[in-house]
Amino acid sequence: MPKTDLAPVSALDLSKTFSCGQCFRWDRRDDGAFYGAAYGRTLKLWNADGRVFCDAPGADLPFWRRYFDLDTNYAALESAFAGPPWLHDCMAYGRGIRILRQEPWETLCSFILSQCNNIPRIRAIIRTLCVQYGEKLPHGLYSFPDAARLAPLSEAAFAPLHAGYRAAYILEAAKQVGSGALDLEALKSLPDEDASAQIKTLPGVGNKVANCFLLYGLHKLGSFPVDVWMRRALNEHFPPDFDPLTLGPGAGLAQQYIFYYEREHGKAPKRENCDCCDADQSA
DNA sequence: TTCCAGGACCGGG
DNA sequence: CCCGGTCATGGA
Repeated sequence: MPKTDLAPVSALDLSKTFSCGQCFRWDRRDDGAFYGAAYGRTLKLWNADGRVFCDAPGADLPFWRRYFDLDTNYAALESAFAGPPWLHDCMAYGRGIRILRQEPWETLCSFILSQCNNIPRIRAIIRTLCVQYGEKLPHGLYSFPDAARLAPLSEAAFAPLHAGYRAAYILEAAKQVGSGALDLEALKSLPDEDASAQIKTLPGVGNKVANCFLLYGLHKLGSFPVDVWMRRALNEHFPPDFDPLTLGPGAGLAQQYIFYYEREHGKAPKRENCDCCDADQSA
């Protein structure tokens, strides 16, 4: 098994990156390493000597460096953050998070499923979906089933997923994306407002899901999803008329720092654990 | 039993 | 534009 140096842990914090709410399919296993899949490839990651190592062959390194967004200058984005000192506490706490360049279709489905749902259950639904309809990959992993694979399924076939009313949303999205009527890749080249308007024509995709799709699926870092956690944070720490767009082209990164900080500290309703979230990750 | 979860949608005011 | 009810599911 190859051992390839991917990045310093100061630039890529695996625990934070995988548990900050942007993705649902990376797991930390009993051996202490993280496992996941994207674009048909799998990866095992672990920390050693202040570095992040992975089992990818050297030839795949450019792919994974891009997936982990290692060539984007976050310090430059952060320099435009104008907000209360509390925002800088969030930044300091969350530094090491990278905004992943996830598969657009997987991201769209994941955040359609996320609505009015909790993170452990979202993860469970997605896991079942991949085991049922994805392709088998190394490390006991599965790919996320593509739209054409899901499009012909019936709602009855979705029943075992316990996705509830969201199943119909997924099926309709699968039909439109699978048939080519809606080209997710093409949305990358559109202005944020146009890409957002396009994706919101899908049933079950409103403002919040659209923003998550733009940020995590299209890597449009100016997108600023506001959910119940973000709403609480904005109400408590920002002026009432605060406009997130004033945070600049990295507003979505600021959002991620805030969301992560709130979920780790905010004892608002309650705390919950998922298998990627336990924080005692020793280098 | 009631409330909540990374909401969306539809109706009425 | 904003408001309340509803949608399906499971954990606390």
